[in-house]
Amino acid sequence: MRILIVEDEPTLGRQLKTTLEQNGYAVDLSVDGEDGHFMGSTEEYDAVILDLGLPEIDGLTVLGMWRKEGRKFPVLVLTARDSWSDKVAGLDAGADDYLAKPFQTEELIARLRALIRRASGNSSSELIAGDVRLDTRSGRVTLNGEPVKLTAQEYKLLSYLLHHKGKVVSRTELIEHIYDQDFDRDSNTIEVFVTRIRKKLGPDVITTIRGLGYSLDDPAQPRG
Amino acid sequence: MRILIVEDEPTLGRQLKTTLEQNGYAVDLSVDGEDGHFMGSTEEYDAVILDLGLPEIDGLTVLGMWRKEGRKFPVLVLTARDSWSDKVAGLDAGADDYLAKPFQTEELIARLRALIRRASGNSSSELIAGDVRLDTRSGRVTLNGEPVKLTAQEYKLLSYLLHHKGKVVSRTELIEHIYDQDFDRDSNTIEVFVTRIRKKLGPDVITTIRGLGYSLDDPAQPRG
DNA sequence: CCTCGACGATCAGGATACGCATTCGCGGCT
DNA sequence: AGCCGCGAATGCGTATCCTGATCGTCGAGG
Repeated sequence: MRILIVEDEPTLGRQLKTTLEQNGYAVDLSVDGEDGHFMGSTEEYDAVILDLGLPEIDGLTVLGMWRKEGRKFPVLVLTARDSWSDKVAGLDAGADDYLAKPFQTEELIARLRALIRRASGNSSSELIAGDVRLDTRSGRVTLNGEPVKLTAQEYKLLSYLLHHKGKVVSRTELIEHIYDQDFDRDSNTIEVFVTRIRKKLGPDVITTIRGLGYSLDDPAQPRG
Repeated sequence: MRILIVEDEPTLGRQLKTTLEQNGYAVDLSVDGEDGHFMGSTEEYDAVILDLGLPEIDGLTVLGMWRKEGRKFPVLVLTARDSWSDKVAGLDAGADDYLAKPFQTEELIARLRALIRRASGNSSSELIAGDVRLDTRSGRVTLNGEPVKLTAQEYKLLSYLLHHKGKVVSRTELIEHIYDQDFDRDSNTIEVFVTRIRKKLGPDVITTIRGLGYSLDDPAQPRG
């Protein structure tokens, strides 16, 4: 999952970035509203963390612009505490959740996870497809109840597919959501990891759609 | 486990801090309500000891603010008199336990231990994973019934992992909960102590999740 | 029905980041 | 003073990742 952080205070920004990366996210960091807006408009994110107290362009404005452009990613808004009005305005402008500074990193992680889960239409923290189960909280994957050990990248790939179960996911989409901004897009890593996942979870878990990408299907509604 | 003490009376505060530290807790001490509130909002604590009789901001107010912000740590409230009304008000405001001054330090320790235990969802004071048992009351660790001598830091680390059995715990999370505020976060101490614990309790007690952190697994549901 | 082209799968190699063990010096405690 | 635990630094080993090459397969068109 790929996250955009728009935070003008460099210290907090970097700290957030490392924390999120340690939790398995690909993270881009933007330090001002204009650049942040551009990034959010051009790149593919699964969630955005937006500080309202930005210089130059106001965070609310950025959020409003995104929504007007039709950007749908969930936005978690950070604001100084006690500014109740900010919260209301933020939610009005299309924010999906709200966190007052200062906050605890663990809470941020938890909310982020919930946001992404909700955005993909899942209600439980457990993603299931056939015999495969992935618990986003504990980071555990099981096959027929048997625990399977996945590496970080394998996990990210599988997680993204599960979050978009039934949809055809193109290779570029996968790259965009698994890696952060600076990454060589001309490589076959995706294929490699698909192969590895198939080796661990069975060949039928991920379906190849020739010329389009991959798909992870719910066996309840299998692909023809 | 990391504790925050909010206590305006310096003597009692320092005394509590040392006592708790001798009992294996990492302790931050705050001497007024405003600072205390800030610390509780920013840092990661496993429990908070809060004196109600604070100058400036009232303890109850601080507690109320925390709960409104969504802080979930268990709070043990101290009050000067044995006034029933204070107790009721405290519990109303979201306190988890209550202790009247003056009190026996032993009782404080005992209640604190119970609070942390309950917060992590454990019903017994004994934490068990495989052949390893840790008794939070006596602070003793056994391996297959054989007592094992752990140093303070080793104990803290193991204890935290046991309290969060099955979850993947990142290095930063461990540092945040084992050490107090001022500590160099760029160090490899966690790895060192993991190594030392493995030497004493066997290599399979703590599982490494590469790139994410560590996990202590219930043998009933082992990791692959 | 066969052939060819394009796309995807697989494999093996090297690079790298990550975690581990060890060592050492410091400081507190006995 | 001597011991012990703690934390910092270092070098090593290895899992993991990426790359490039090769092999396999699907499908369109003849």
